[in-house]
Amino acid sequence: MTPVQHPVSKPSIAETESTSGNYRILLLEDDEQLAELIVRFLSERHCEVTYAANGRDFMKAVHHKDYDLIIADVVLPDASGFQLLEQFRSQLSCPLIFLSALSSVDDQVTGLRLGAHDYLVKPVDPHLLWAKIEAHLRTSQSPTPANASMTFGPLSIDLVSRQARVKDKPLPLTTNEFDLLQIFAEQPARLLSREYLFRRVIGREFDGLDRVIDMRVSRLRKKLDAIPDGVAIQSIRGRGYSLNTVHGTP
Amino acid sequence: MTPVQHPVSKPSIAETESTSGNYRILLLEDDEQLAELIVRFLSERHCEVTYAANGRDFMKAVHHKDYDLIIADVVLPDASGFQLLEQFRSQLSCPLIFLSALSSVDDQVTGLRLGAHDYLVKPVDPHLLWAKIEAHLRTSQSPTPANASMTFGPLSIDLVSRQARVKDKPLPLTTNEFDLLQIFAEQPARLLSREYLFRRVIGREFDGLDRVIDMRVSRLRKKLDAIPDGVAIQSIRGRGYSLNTVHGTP
DNA sequence: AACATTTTGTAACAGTTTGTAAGGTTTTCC
DNA sequence: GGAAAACCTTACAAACTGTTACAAAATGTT
Repeated sequence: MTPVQHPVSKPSIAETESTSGNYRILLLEDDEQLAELIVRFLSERHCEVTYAANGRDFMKAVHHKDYDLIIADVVLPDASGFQLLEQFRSQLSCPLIFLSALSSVDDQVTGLRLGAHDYLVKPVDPHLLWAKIEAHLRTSQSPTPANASMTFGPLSIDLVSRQARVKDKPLPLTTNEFDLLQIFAEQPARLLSREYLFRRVIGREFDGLDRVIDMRVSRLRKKLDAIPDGVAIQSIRGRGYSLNTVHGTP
Repeated sequence: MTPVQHPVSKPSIAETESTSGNYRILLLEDDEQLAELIVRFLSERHCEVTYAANGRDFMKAVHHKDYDLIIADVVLPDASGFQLLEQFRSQLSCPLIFLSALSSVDDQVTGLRLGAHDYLVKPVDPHLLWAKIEAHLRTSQSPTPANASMTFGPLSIDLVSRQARVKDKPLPLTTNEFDLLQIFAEQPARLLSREYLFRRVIGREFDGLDRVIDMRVSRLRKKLDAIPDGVAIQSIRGRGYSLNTVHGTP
């Protein structure tokens, strides 16, 4: 896939790789070949990978610094991954994924019950491994949603405090109005069909008769139109609505 | 694109099972036999399982109430699980696990990239499924571990002395008020439904009529509002309440 | 044990928000 | 121009929420 960069050789202790990446990952794996493969793969994805080949190095590494995620083999020369997790569980604040050739349901259940966040059976496709890693980082990194606010022209929306502003002036909205505006702001200047809005707002399929969306748009529109040079909801006959910035009077 | 008209078969809407269990799980699965199996299995483990057989029922169920976890099939009669996740991702605050016969790496990666927390390939051992469910509930349910104190903006709470402070000034609270504030502080800036609060505070299922939570919120709110630039409980009509920091008037 | 104080739940009332219905208004198409 | 379709808005009832008032329960004190 990619040319072999640097031989990882035989790292006696945890050694840090990669370009001071986005995530710090600790890899516990005694199979050197596999480890090298994983280290290279993750480094390419801008991860700072620390590699430990046995339980002793693993302990040192864990004590030495914090990680965003740990990938751990179960069968090791000097210890069991299960034991290690049991021992360090209380000290770990990041997700741990087991990566093992032990494929029985019992082993998997054991690993998960011990507190592991996932259990992958070797051999694992690198892309799947990466998707799993991203999934776990995603959930552990963002206790509060990252996209806590969004803006579109003079409109800004804070999803946390649920406050909308137009030209930095607070725009008091009811719950439903805010929800609707948020949906528009997610895909601004884009046509959103009544069917789509109905599904998002009401939560079931549009029956073709209900006027709820019309009504909500009307009410939201009234408030938006009250502020000049802000944003406005445009209706496209037979298609739906779209949120646009208002052309300043030319 | 256009809604597929599907002859409404049997369970018109989500049906609730089990003994008002510990966790509320939403199961989206069109294979009735498998679904029944899973429902029974989870019910035995004291889960309150809601079952949806198609996308339509799923949408209803998601809008109807909150869940602790969602298990979703990918291939459905009237929709794709991938589509549904894409559509509801922003509205879901709980983990979602795909459970599908589609076993290719591409499918798994797609599901995870869409935001799923896990992807299990059918057939899956029930015990493994349960271990996975527990693992995901474990990580999502305890955003705040057993810390003896917690802070959120100008608010700090000491669980040991049971004293709350706003901007370092002691805030005298009654027992119930403190308990409620603690629950809010565990998941600050996040919507907490009346159902959830009722369960946490009163300890049984919300009947839809009781106003106790309103009352307690009202009383706690009165004390919180007395301190400027502190924190405030915001109400989101039809959804619940959330604790937020107060924007000092800029 | 009896009283005072605090805390909490229920009921009732008031204000706000939302859905449905019905009638207007604009646009499209003969 | 006129009719039909699509859309907007007013009106009103129903639903939801906040708060006050008061009684019951819990707690503390003498």
